[in-house]
Amino acid sequence: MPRIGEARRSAQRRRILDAAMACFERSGLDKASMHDIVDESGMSVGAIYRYFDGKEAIVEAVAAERHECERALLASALAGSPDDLPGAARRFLSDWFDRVTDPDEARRRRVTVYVWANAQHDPRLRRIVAEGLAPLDEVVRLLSDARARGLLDPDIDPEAFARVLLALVQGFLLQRAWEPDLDARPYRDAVLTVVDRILPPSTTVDRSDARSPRGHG
Amino acid sequence: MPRIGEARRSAQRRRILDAAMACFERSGLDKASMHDIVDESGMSVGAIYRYFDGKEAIVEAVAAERHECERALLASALAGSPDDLPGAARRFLSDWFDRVTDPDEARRRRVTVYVWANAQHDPRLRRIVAEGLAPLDEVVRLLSDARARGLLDPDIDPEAFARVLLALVQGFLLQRAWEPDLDARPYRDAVLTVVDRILPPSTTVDRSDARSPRGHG
Amino acid sequence: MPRIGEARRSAQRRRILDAAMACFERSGLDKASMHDIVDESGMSVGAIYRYFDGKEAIVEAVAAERHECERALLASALAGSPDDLPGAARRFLSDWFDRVTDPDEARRRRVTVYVWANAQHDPRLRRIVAEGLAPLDEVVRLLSDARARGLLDPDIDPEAFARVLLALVQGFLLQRAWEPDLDARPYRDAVLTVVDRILPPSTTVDRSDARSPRGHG
Amino acid sequence: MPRIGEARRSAQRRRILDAAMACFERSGLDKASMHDIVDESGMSVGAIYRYFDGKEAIVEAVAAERHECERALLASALAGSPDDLPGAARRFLSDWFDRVTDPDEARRRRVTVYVWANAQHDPRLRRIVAEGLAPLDEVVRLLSDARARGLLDPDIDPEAFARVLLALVQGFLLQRAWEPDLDARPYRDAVLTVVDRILPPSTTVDRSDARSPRGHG
DNA sequence: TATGAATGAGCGTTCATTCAT
DNA sequence: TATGAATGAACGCTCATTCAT
Repeated sequence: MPRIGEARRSAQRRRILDAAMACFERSGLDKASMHDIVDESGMSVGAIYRYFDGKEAIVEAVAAERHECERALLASALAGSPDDLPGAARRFLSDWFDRVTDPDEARRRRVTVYVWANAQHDPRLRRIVAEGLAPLDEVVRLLSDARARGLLDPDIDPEAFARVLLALVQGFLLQRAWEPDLDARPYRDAVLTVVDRILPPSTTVDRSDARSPRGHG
Repeated sequence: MPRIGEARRSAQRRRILDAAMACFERSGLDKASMHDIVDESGMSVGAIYRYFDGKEAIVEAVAAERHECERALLASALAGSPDDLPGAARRFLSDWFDRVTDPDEARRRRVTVYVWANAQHDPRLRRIVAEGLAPLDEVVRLLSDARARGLLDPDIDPEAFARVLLALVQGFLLQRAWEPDLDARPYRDAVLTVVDRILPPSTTVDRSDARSPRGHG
Repeated sequence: MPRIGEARRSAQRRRILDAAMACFERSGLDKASMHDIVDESGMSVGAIYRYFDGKEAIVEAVAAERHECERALLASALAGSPDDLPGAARRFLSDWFDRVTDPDEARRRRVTVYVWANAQHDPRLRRIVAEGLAPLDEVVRLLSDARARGLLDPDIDPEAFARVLLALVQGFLLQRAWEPDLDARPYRDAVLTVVDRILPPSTTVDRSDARSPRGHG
Repeated sequence: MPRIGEARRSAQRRRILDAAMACFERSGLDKASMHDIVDESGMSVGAIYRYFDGKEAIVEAVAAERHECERALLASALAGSPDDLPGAARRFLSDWFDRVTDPDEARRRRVTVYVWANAQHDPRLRRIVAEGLAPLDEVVRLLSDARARGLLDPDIDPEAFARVLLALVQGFLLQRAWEPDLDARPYRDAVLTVVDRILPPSTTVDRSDARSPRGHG
């Protein structure tokens, strides 16, 4: 007997996490109370504690799930074409903006902002955020490779540029958090333009293109 | 009638706001308690309520002060040379990174992240954040002017690019919030490179520069 | 109609009571939870409620069992030699200390102390404790007989002295509850000395005996 | 300014401890809730926490106070006449039974029994109980001295006899806890008889005295 | 003005018990 | 019979706020 209800267990956790997401989105991680989650989920207080050790555990599960999703998106985009970095970057960003524009997904991203804030003082959340950022290392590696192969301006620091890309993504979520109706398309196009200017489309590698980045710093 | 009282009033508010900043930075807006602020300020509970209506009012005052500072920094940078947009941008960013690298300022910026998060559900904070973002309109205007004068690639949407710049700044604060030892310089250089590629140094407007922006969007 | 069920029923109750004893000993009657008992017994919550009406019923069963054991010990000691009271007393006390020194029994006695405490406010436990004290009446009767027969100092109040004997036994359990490594032997010898001085060894009433209470145990 | 209200602080703590005593006496340490104490004291929840860190702290304070009282009683009795051990013992026991017979004091002693029980699993209470037992060492010392001076039967182990005396006192409190109307006098007389038989009245040290414990009480 | 004792609603959590399976 | 998920009242405690001094 596989403990009748492995599926049920999973469904109940889902119910709780969905309710928690809704409450967190509405009030923030700290102002949402367990009672709010109880009401939202339609379950009883005790039932919640059968599936999670407490509020902290729910927050962590929500945070982990958020970042797991992000990570998966990035990983799958990278998986595609290891050789064509600019193409992969464009594809990832396009996919990401599409995904993130979905209304449900947009609501979920608001919770991410609360997680970002609390990760500042909560070591467990910080760890979860750090793990969510891990795929960035892969981006750094790819950029380093590209630079080594002469496909990227040697003035560009791979790690710093990876952080720039991350910032472009984070900043969008932040800005849209305050303006839910923000149109993603112009922003996405601007980001793609930036990427093009730094990572010129790979096929047309003519020399003249590498020159301009004059002395900054 | 307040006679010498006005100066004192102001000094007391300062003391409270400084204490509140320290507490918020340590624990976040929600987890810091009024009593924490009382202890940190060395004042009494009652005294604090004489200067602020309550915790919300303190949070708002802290938030407003944070964004006022940001706004001032941007305004002064823009004031310098309205004609030389790329130069102004470079100067603003250089100043901003210098300023933000100061350890005290860095600690203060952590509070900004909490404000960003809570602005999602707190309309008063949202308004304060929105006001802090107001100078962006000026940036948009300058970019539009530059584009009208042919100094900026017509493919670049001024508002979107302003948001991109904002994202680069926000993302840095976020990333450093989780990694206080993050070295600002490579990131700043990468940002300056991005700016250079989009807003080519104004004086040397040679034709070759206009080429690369290949069909995105 | 229960067929083989009766034996099983009894075995299941045993399992529960043993688990409860272990939990009570560890945490006290109030701090041990039903779930602790469930875990300790390896049974399910529902199963336990099939055999006992609830936690109170388990506490009462444990208490009753504790006192039943005490009562049996005293009864058997008294059964031996109704005429030789001092001898019976010495034998009972020796047996009792031997028994109570057994590590398992010592652990069980700790639960008795919790029962003593809760008997103060729980009428059911009070009744159980009172019943456990019933054999004392028999002791009182024997002492009264002895006094009537001139074998006991007329100044000695039989009931009070029975209570003194009880106190000597209770006090030992109490003191050892806080110092599990307390050596029972010196205490037992002191108690036997006290008994000797009050109930001088009956048959050989020669003078020499009254002074040196040698070799008991 | 000595923090206006050192006296008030003390009075408030008293109020809380008295209320707690009443609740503990009625329901036991575990079954009495903070809310019960709040109601009994007529104070508010928050007020209680201004004076005590929590329920545990109140239990400890009550326990410490109980044992401090016990200790003081024993200490003062011992202080009297260091040379006349039997006299001191008689006097202490008489005083103690008088004191303990007072209805208020009797009610308070019921709480002691709860403390004894919980000291089995609560290290803090165990420590408090152990400290309450410290004066016993003084008794052991006095008995050893007496034995060394030939005033005590060499067969009597001082420590064991001290424990016997303690047991007589503990047993009385226990028995009366279940039978509040128990008459202390016969018990006290029986105890004094036991003491007389072990510690013969010192001054008239004629041999005959050691044998026939005449006329006590 | 300034103090800090007091308030009490509300928090996160536990746990004895029930009952559908 | 036996299971263990579910219940929800009650627990110990926190904290923004008030107000007598």
